[in-house]
Amino acid sequence: MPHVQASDFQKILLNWAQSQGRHDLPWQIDPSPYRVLVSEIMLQQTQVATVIPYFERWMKLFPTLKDLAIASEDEVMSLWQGLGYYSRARNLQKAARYIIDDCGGDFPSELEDLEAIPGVGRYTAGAIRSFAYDHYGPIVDGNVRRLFSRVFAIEGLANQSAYQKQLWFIAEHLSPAQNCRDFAQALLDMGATLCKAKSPACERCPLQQDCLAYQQQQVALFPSPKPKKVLPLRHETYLWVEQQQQLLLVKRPSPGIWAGLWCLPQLEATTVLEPKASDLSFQHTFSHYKLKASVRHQQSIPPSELDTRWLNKDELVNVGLATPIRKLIEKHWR
DNA sequence: AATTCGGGGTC
DNA sequence: GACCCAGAATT
Repeated sequence: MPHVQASDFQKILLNWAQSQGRHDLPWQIDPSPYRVLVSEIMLQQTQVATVIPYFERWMKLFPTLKDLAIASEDEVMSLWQGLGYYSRARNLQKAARYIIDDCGGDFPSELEDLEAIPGVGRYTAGAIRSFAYDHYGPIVDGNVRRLFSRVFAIEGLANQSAYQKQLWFIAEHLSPAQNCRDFAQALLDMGATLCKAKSPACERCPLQQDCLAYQQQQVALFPSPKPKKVLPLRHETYLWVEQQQQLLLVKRPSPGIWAGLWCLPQLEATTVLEPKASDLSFQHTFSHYKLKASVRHQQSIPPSELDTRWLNKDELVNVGLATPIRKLIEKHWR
């Protein structure tokens, strides 16, 4: 059990957030279930400053759940281009169609029903409950994990279930039945602006006297640093096939990296080519491997099961392109 | 329980 | 470079 009374914890956070919290984020204006859903999906593993322009563009093109449901996949993916974790975009459109087709257009409001939405897990379900409905909705994300692990001196790695279980137990215990929206926002704001991963601002923290890690002068030891591993290196070969001002692109299959995005055709991994002076190349680092790629000029490609399209330069803006591929094209086309 | 999904911000 | 970010789905 936490060593701080839930009511005291709530008062401290709500009081702090009133004067020090964030109140002008785009998704805090008219926090409808749809707007909260979109923002929360975009914010998964993605920083607030990165999301803001994507969120604004998205709401302009897809103002309602229905607009999203009837959009084309290319429209959706092109708006998500550059944001990463592209299954989020495909799941978000699935979510819109699911709510319209299977929920009769009524946006779910119970935690269990929210978690049944494609792309919505335990955190996002709690966030939608809190932010859209202002109902009880515990949340544990990276901010909350850091805050709780310090205040309550909980050791563990993010991917360990026993550790997660403790964090969720505390979240459920501390989350109020009133002021749910403000409390959830306060948790995130505390984690994002005070209880930061690096150089936390303990001197300004209203929980300083209650924080076990601070009392033990071990704030820097929480949460436990995850063991670093060397990213494996992969070599891939892509093909540059150009005819009459048009470039041949293929749609990346799902599952897999860049699924749903358009990309240069990729050579089979088993095929090995001798390097040529005319080859282009690029490097790219993903979260779990490092890519060294070469790009070979060719006249044609062998038949493929994948969707293929010839695009001229003007049409490139209308589709989702893998970011390093887009950069390569912009750099080398003409 | 461990992996697979991205890409940019930041130091 | 290394680390981090309003995690979820899959294996």
